[in-house]
Amino acid sequence: MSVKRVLTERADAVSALAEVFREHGFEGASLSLLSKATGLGKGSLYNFFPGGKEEMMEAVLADIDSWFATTIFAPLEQAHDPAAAVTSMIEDVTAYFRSGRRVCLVGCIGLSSSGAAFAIRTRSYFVRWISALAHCLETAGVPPSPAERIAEEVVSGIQGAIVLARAVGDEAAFLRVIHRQHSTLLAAIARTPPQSA
Amino acid sequence: MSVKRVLTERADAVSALAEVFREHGFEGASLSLLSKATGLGKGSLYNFFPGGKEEMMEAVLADIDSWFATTIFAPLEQAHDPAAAVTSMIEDVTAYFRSGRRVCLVGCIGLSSSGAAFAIRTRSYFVRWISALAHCLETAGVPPSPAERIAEEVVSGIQGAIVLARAVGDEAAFLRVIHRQHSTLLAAIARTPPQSA
DNA sequence: ACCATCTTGTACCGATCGGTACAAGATGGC
DNA sequence: GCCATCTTGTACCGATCGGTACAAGATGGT
Repeated sequence: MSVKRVLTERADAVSALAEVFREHGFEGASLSLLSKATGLGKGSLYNFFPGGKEEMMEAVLADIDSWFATTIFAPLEQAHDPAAAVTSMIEDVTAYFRSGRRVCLVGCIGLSSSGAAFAIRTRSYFVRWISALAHCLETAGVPPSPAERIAEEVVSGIQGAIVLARAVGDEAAFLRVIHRQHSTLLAAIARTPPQSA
Repeated sequence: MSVKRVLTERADAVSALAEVFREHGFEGASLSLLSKATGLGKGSLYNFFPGGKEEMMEAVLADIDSWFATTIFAPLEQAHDPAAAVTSMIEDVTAYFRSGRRVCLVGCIGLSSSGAAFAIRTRSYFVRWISALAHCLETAGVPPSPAERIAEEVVSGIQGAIVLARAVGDEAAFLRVIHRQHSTLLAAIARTPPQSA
């Protein structure tokens, strides 16, 4: 049956859609842009996403969510080696955001009023990221209170690094700020005595 | 002559325009929204801003630029008491961004592709902010290299705090992150010996 | 080969987009 | 009061918006 094909092609389109939403925002992403980027006509687009732009964005956000869940959040939540886990998070995030050239869609839509429709999703994205990172720090022996605070600061700092890097057009700025966040995390981990034998 | 009136009313409109651009972005800010927000018809709008939306945005950015220049940048650049200067910056910024409820327009337009037309302005906004803050730290005796790094981190951190606070819909998150930035600045200042008598 | 299903391009919808034209209405110097 | 200037609302422009309708074209089970 063609169920498989539907899902496959839909999934293929999602990443192209994501890039358009990233670059132009929800309101700025016109159907003609979305159509051009995916190589699909309006007919196909509305066949895959009967709900129109909103459903496309929803699919994109779900895709992002699942990528982060498996690549970023889960490793943090189940970290055996916290230092390695945060280092790997930093590397993955740097690659994902292309050193700040690529915008964080979740952060972006939270900024504009059109993002109100996706508030639950954007909220849970950040809440889960912060709590996963905090949990990782706690695994390393950092007390809950500073762990939560540091995690919040780092996730916030990553978003800031993207804004700054885009605004000044300088990837190096992103890398410098992210490096500081990395150091903050490692310092917090190192400052606590290893809790194992 | 009516030159005075023109400038006065134009200036009045700018703040209303700014709020629309903030909330909807450049592409999402339609002329009807801008007209409604300012209380001016299309005729008046194009009388004041013959260049259309682009000129409106340019005027808004110029307005923001001058506000930051006098309220934020200048005090940092001429600080006699660095600790007081950074504290006052934090307070002004917190009030300006309404504890994260209000978005940073300069940061926002840097994120979307429509902001390319204003790249020079967004770039200089951040560059000057960072260098003013770095200069203030140097005045306090912080060596240039860490001063620049800390300044960059703090300005970036403020942007991140806005993104985070908007996304999770929690002003407290903004205040917590900003408080950390404040502490970072004060710690850097306190760590260096006072260079006066 | 046949047919039901899925997929796609095209034409089209009303609404709204950013922007222009312009005439009527305020304003202020004289 | 008069007239030049400035200001403003309204009507209108072509283009594009998001979205729908639908017929022609794959596709695949049987």
